[in-house]
Amino acid sequence: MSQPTEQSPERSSGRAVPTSADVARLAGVSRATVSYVLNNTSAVRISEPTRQRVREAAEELGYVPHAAARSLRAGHSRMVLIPSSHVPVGPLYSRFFNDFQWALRRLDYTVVQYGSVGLEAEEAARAWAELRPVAVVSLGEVELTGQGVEILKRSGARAVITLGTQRVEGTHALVMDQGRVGEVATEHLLETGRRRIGVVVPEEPGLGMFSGPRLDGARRAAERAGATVVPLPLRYEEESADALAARWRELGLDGVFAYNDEYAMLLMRSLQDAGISVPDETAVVGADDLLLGRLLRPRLSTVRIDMVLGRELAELVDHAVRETDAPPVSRDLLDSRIVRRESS
Amino acid sequence: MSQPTEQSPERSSGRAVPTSADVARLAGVSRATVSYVLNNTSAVRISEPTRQRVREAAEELGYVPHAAARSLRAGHSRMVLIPSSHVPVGPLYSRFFNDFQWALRRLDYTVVQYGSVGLEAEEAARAWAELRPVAVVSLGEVELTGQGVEILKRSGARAVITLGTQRVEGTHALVMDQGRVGEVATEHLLETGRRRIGVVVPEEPGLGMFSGPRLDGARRAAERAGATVVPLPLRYEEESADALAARWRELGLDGVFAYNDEYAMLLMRSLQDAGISVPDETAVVGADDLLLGRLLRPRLSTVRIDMVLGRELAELVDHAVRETDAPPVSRDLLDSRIVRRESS
DNA sequence: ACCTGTCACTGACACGTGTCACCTCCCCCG
DNA sequence: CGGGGGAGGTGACACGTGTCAGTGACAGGT
Repeated sequence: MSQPTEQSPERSSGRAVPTSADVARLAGVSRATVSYVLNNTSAVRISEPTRQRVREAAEELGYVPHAAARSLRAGHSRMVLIPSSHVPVGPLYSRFFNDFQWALRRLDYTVVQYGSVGLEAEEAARAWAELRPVAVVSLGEVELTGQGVEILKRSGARAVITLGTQRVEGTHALVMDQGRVGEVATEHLLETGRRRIGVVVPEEPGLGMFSGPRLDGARRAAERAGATVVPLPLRYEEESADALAARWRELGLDGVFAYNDEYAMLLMRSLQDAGISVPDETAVVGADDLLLGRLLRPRLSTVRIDMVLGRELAELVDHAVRETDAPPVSRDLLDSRIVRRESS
Repeated sequence: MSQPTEQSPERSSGRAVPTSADVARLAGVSRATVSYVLNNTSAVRISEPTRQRVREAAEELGYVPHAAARSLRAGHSRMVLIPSSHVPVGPLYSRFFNDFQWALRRLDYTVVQYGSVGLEAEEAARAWAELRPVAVVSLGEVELTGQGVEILKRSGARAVITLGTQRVEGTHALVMDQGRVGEVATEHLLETGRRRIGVVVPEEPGLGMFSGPRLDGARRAAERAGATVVPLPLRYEEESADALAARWRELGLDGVFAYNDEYAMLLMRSLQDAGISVPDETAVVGADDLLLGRLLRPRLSTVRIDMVLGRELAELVDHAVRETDAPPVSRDLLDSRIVRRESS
């Protein structure tokens, strides 16, 4: 019984996908020559007329090299794998990410974002390892265990870089010290004489990675000064903010750090509608320094977060790939400082 | 002169990257058997004890299959390539994108976002083709020419789907009819009796893809009613908005569609600061229905944009891959409708 | 006439995997 | 005793590429 052959690519476009052998045939040379010409191999001398013929043949056939075959032969790739995010991140992060990607490309790496939604940590690591990337830059959304790192390194990854809130064994850890954000905001509130400080904690899933450390940072700062911190769960909805504002007076807070500018704006509106005066009765501080925060009255005070340059991080990746022996670096990515406006 | 061997992966982790041959050796079986066991090939019968031995050997070595070798052998991959964005997109789009990715993964596709920043259209298409994806879903940020599509199809791509503002020959075109957004907003303004309508056009590069069609849509709607449209270039900065507001009265506009809610909020603040009453003197309409727009006073009217479900699009991709012969679909992605609040 | 070089190119192998055709037991039936 | 057949497994090839060693032709020197 002859198995029906799987529908070949030939069928869709009239002819099969051209390989370097096809190019060689058309140009009347060997496949090796084709490879030398198309890769501009400097160690081998090929006459100009032949080069021309090969290039024309490749052009005519629409030849495109097969990346998989290439990296199989080479034994390594120049792919940098970045497990992609499922958290809706802000413009700050988005800009950083584009810079980073662009810089890596300049260094001749191929950047691949790979979605592994809904996989367990080790399972995800295995999926990434299948692609045999030369480096993995994890943004901390999928927690990477020591076990996972081991799998990746065994599969040939020269560098594993975690860009999260905590360091993982065996990786270059680039810590985003979210705690500092909460600390800076709280210190500012303390300086203006506030003593009972609320900290908004978003209820949305997936944000815990950021909000937890920010709360901890606020706690640290408050503890040093003998002040009090009260966590305030909040959903990003008007009803939730109104409900919180309704019981505001019984909480007895004179200051609040609202996770970021968006939550801060939401809460501030509800406070004002409930007759709470900002900043006289309660000071409000956000984070991220969004333009929109400057449009409110009072203008929103915020924590401005300066992220490390994408180019800098790209160079670190490159360095880590080339010098596998070098000890894992571990440095801080963020620089946070208060921007005082009118809401505090 | 012996060429120094390139630093092997063996060096970094103590031993080389294990292959299925290593697993076979350790389990005392042939490589074919390993392949059958690890892929759960149903057509071949392998005894349970052997299966166990193979699995244990694989586990012990930390074996991970080599995706490149696999797809080289198979002649095709299940990779869906999505050229990644460099435009800072909003939460609306971000959510859609995650849904889409998740749905594709459910259908057993591997989603890869591939950054090709700064490449020309055809050059980019060639770079994508190297990966031999089974489908390409272009989000329209890199314009895909007919030439580019040809390259991709010749390289084996079964489906090319463009998700942009205009259709491209040979692709399944999913048009995001941004024009409708401008049309809906303008129609609303006309209904409330406005006759001279400003349309904010962001000066930021990369947004032209959206803003152009929106302006055109506004023009269409105005023309039908014999009303006037005035384009208003604006940078997303307070100074730019203040400058625009300063010469507002000489423009003589009684309504403005501000591209999206963020620009609308920015402009509305400047108008109010300049003593222009909203909506009495000038009505303002945004787009995207951001929560923050509801916090302003007056509350911002907006165009709510409902995007097609990610799952739906994933199914279209799957269908297009399986039935290459089917004619290219071309359908509309967006559904726009006005949400009237207090600013109009 | 013979060796030595250089130029321009080619033949053949390896990378890691999936799969098809074949092979060897061993059991069972006639 | 012969042979049919299934269970369990193996050998070998192909996928497309990069690269090393080698090959023939030709020129130039002795």
